[in-house]
Amino acid sequence: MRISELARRSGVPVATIKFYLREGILPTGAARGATQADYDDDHLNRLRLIRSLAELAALPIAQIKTVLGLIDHPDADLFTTLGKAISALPPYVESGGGEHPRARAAIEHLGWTYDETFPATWQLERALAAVEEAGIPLTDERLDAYGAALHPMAEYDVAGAPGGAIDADASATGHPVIDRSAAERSAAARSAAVRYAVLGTALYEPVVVALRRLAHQDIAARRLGA
Amino acid sequence: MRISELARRSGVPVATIKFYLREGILPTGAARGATQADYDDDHLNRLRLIRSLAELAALPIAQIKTVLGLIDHPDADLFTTLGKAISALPPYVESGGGEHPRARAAIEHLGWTYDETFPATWQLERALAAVEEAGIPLTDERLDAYGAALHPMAEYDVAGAPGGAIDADASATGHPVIDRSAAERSAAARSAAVRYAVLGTALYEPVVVALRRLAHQDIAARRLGA
DNA sequence: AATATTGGATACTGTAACTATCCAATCAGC
DNA sequence: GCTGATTGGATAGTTACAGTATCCAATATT
Repeated sequence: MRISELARRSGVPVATIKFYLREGILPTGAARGATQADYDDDHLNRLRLIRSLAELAALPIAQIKTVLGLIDHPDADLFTTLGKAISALPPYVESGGGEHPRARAAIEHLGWTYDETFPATWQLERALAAVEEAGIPLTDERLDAYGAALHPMAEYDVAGAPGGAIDADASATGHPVIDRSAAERSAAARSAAVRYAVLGTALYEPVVVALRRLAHQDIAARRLGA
Repeated sequence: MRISELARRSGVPVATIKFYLREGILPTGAARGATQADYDDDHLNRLRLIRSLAELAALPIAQIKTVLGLIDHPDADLFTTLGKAISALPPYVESGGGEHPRARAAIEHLGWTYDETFPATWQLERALAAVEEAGIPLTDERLDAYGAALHPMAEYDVAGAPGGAIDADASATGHPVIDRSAAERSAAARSAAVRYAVLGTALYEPVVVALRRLAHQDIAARRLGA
């Protein structure tokens, strides 16, 4: 299809599509001549994905570029790739010098793996500092409730990954390999695993947040009487 | 304290504080003369809260104004107030005409209260459309896993509200009153309840999101071997 | 009295994400 | 083949947001 049809089918203005092409987040169509390029369904899907990441996940263009780049050209190590992807997701916080006392206490209280190089650790530290300053600090009791709810949820996410994505190419990382056959997975399959992990993180968070808000509403509605 | 001290103690530039005063999200200090105003710890806390909402919850100034306005002058009906607060939180989506098939199916599958006037319903619809388009639709099985995890979490949140916030002023809304004494709660106590509910929603979401990311990391780390 | 600071008003800056215009080279229909 | 519409590509302009910076007359402070 031509660019005008791509625009019509996606609902995105031609000028905006050109902008995305310029920014390098949408691949150019197959050139059919000096003034014609051919776009296909892949372009349409990519365009829709860009809009979802921009509007729903609220990612700036630069971070969309990073995320799509990871999907298109994943690192050998999926663990590292996921780390990079999470760095590209809001909220954007810097490490802050290496000390994350609140996050460390919380994670160790839950018995989870504490790793101060992981962006989510910094994000947790910052989030905990904020609720503390607002006068509603996270109690151990509430932390237990959250941990008990979220860990099984996360396990479900990982279990549902295509072909046990987490094990992909473990051999290349020095980590023990759980599933030997994973090391022989094709680049396409690895890309699918990265895609699942990265988009699952970026796009499922709005789902989780919306469900949590609706759970609050449900409880409030029940309390007020049906 | 004077404005320069407020700036020093909060780490926010004087010019920015003046900007917040202009925008009406930070109350002016008590005037001590034509060129002097007195700021206290309330101003300092408010300033820190503004920064948390802006940087962590990524709220635009206009929405911060809305949220703070709800805390300062809550509606009689806390249920309505919470709805307005959630409208001010990202992601910003419009109703879209009244049809929310994906959200409706999901909520009814969970047996929760479906209310198409609630912003979180529109947000869920949009989020579900996005994951669907990205090729990783929400299965009923995953929905069950999420619902089973999130509902108890939300119950914990509501139970922890100061004085059973949800029941506050139920008498004024026409809804049945669960706790009769709640109707006599003072304006200050009601404001505290709204504050807990609104900030709990806005500021705890980053905590939940960070914990979910860390749970994924924990699981990945365990799978790859300690 | 001299110097610094303040509140208040106004103007300016920088960034991000588009949006619009222009142009020469086609392409599509007649 | 001719003509008007469309395209890719480049460049420039717009809008919104969130601050920053400057000015000024009126105090505070020393």
